[in-house]
Amino acid sequence: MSVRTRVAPSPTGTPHLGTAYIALFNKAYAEQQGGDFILRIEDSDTVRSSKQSEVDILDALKWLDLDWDEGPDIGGSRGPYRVSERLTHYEAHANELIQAGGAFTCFCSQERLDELRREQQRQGETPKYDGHCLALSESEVQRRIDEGESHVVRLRVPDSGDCTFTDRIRGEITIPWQQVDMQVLVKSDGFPTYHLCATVDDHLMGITHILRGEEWISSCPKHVLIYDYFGWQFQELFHLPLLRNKDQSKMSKRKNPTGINYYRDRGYLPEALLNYLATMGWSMPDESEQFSYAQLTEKLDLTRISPRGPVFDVEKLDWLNGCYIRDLPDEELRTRFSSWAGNSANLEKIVSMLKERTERFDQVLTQVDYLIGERKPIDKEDLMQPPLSEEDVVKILDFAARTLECITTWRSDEIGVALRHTAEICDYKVRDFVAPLFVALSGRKVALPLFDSIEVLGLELTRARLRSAIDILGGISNKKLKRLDKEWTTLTQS
RNA sequence: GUCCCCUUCGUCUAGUGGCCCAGGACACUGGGUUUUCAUCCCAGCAACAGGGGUUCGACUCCCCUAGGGGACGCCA
Repeated sequence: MSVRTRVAPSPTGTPHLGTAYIALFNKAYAEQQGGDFILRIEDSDTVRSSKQSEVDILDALKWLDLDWDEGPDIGGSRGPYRVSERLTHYEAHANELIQAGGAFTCFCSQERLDELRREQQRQGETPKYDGHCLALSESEVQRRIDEGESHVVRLRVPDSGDCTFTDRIRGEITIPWQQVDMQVLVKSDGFPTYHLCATVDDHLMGITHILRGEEWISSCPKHVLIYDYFGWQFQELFHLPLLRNKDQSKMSKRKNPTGINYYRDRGYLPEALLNYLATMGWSMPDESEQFSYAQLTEKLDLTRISPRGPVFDVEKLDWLNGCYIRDLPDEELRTRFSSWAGNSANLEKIVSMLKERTERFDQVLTQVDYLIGERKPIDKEDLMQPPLSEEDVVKILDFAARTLECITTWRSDEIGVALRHTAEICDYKVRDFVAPLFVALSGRKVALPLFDSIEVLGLELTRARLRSAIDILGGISNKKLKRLDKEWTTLTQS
């Protein structure tokens, strides 16, 4: 049987490095085995999914040259490749599951479930569905559905015994059924949850090997159950380790730039980034550090992947990227560099910012240094301008980051409105509020207009610079962070 | 809290019972090449979490402890 692998990102936000990491191994393995690599869009969360996000993910993966054999944009024999376009499949399978006794209809209200969860947590128990609707008769279920009562479909889970499955990287894993919740499979809006659509689609699409993040291990029993009810053949399972922050926690945007586009915009070469990702949990048999995608597919052995979560170390990525740059022939480097510099969507914006304050072209570079390159190291003195205390400045930098986090349309005017609003609710003069931001972002006290600069820099880079400014002031302790969290919540809710 | 996973230099890793008083790479330190810087070259620093077993022999196998991580949503 021909190998088929897949990556199934959900289009909720900016393309994530983790997606690239998982996609890389899936694609490399499929290619090595002469199989196919499939891209499926998991847009089952109707609230958070967006078309834009899907487009961004496809673009980001293409930039990395991680293209697919079947996918939403190019189709394929087992399509469609968006969850939202496969609803009839899930409905049919959910019904079949109910008929077979593998699932049941549940009418419990959100309030009842919240209360139940609170109570269980108070008792120190693992929050779990209590089986309230399990005993409903078929006729009652039908009656309530006919009456239009809101309902979901839940997975029926054995109440004793263990579930054992094999992860090909870790070996046999056993989880007690007691520990497994009666997961919602179909939401009240009729959309499937991940557990239903992933299992049904993986089967229907003929997926043979599942390579995904480690965070899925604990939901495997649910998937095993569904496969068993249908009598389907389970895939080979490989749970790749989670990429980590420096402090070993799961890589998160708060502590690290996690967006693929951030790395593209910083001028990393896609092949270098891919190479680096490939060294996370994997090593070439000859221990070489620099290797191409082709070499990876030749040598890849999934069972040699380390289960231990690797820290994403930008310094080593920088070194590797430097190696790739040095290896490029001059002519190609020139092409690549100018396409990086010139194709920047921001060029237009930068030019218009400069127009008013430039008399000669040779004045341009000194003004835009921090927009197109690294900013100067921050002088702590510059950051601390009267009348603000150090505590004020840290708070401003942190709250500015939080504000930007919430911006829906990344445009200077929106950014300005939001930041001014934050200044106001915190009771700072806009002038005072904005001063440390200039320094944090540009490394200088005088810079081009702030809101425009932020638009050009983008969220991730802005966040990274704000964070590094905070670090210069000694960082934020956990205790302090909690206090800021609280203050932020109070301010933004009123 | 419950369950699951993980544990070799600061970081990425090699190591599948003797080849290991543990090898490579990044970072760091020192030296050399270079008009400067970078590159490049050389050298140095630095780890088997702890405790019990099993074995003639354990980084490698088993158990316990500790630490880290993940999951516990009508998110994926």
